[in-house]
Amino acid sequence: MSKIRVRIAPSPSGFLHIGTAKMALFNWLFARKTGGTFVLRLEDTDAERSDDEYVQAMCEGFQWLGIDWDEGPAFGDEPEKGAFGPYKQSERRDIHVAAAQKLLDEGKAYKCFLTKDELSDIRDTMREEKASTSFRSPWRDKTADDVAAQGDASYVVRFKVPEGSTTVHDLVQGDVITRNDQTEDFVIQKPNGDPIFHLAVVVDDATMEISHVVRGDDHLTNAARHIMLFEALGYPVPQFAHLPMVLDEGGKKFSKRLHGANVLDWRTDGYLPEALINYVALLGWTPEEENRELFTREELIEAFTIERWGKSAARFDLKKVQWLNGQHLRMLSPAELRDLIVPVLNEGGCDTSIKSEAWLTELASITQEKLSTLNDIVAQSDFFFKDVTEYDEKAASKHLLKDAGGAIERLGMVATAFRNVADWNHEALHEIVAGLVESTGAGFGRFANPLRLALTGKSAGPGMFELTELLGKELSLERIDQALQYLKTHG
RNA sequence: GUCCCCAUCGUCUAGCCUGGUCUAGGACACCGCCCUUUCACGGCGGCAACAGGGGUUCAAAUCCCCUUGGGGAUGCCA
Repeated sequence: MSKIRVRIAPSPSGFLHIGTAKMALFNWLFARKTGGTFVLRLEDTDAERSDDEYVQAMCEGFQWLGIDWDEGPAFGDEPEKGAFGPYKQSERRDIHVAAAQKLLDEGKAYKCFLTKDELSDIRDTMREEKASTSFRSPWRDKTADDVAAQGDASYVVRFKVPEGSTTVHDLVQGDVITRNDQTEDFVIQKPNGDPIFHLAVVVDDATMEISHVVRGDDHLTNAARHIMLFEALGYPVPQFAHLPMVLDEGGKKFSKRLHGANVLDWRTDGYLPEALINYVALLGWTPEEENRELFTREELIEAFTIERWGKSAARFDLKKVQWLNGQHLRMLSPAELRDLIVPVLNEGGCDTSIKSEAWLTELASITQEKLSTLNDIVAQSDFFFKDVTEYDEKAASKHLLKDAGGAIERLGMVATAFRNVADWNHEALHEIVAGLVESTGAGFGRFANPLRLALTGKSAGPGMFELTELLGKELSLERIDQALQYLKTHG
């Protein structure tokens, strides 16, 4: 087999859909693994639905995921690249028209003058009669004179489906055989001369020398038509692989309207592209190495094998992506994590400009294992940036108000001890509280819980003393005082 | 209607091709315990599946057929 060339051919009619992303990912991984070429081609022949904005949005999705293309159309500042252009289907119209003409000239296609009404009448009748074969136009066998007699009446060009049967040798689905009389004489060219999808894909895949057509299994039945077209046009037939589509959590087709259908939704929700890619790869591919699920982008490329592609549709499971995202978050260095959480914090109303880089790195370090998504950072650390204005109600009644006297006493002891500490670090602070626990005989929680509430207003968060250290002496003491005041007025 | 594809724990899956090693393995979720100042992380344990029915065979999750369920195609959309 010659060089592997694969492609993703989305129609830019919206954002980058999660299903399209899966197909792109599998093509991309396959290309990267084998040293092949990954081509991006925009199938924008349906002019009414295409829009330049969509092209932009779609490419942004690919970029975020880190799926880069070796050949493809111009995008943003990047010029078109590759020797098989143009990469926008709309700019390849002449090639498609020539192919249609060739089929017409060779008698492998014909002009059909049926009106839409006539057509739907024929279809209705066929369905009523439970016909077991597909539609053949009466124009299939008309003479040149009959055609000429139509003058300049409007017509479409239909492919003359040959006798026999067609076998799709599918890398995923196996051999799929269909009788040709099940395939209707499909239209390949509209009355205005525009090519129909089937013609365009085949011509483009052939002229771009695509070796493996890897796409969604909604195209499995179309593959038979495409093979007939490849053969009629005298092109070599590429390898096919039809991958199952991505279903939503209810097991239905992933609707465009659903949150998460847009790949970039995951970015706004605080997910790492590595995690999303890792998860999507697992939706239809199993690693050789058993019981392994966590992969970086590079490891994915390394481990990816076409032999392990699955053939049944998979549902998207939010809980599992979340878990995987947490795992990927934990693989980051504190500095890497810091750079990712800073913009999230700023957006969440926490002004990071008042903190040093070292401080922010430390914050990343102590919150790292608490995060499931980047967005969690705000709830985990907003008290570092904002005043504590209220206490978590449930926790406050349990740890503060239930025994206000005791809480006042213990917080007071902590405050006094903290005030005198020379070296403000979490080890020293921990020792101080441990000492108080020992001397008073009260449980650790009797000190720690009120303290956490005083400092953060919340019942959960980063490690107690790590956060105290990071909060700083002055602020910590201030907040303990504030809690004391609160206890005196509410207790 | 016709044609095509799919079918193992709630979910993603291993095993199926090359029947016996499967009292069906892993992961997420869930439950319990441990660790622990909290939450989380981590560790340990538990719950939980071969869609149903016929065959073939000494033996079937694995092979064949039917049924059921899900998905797709059947467009002058892609």
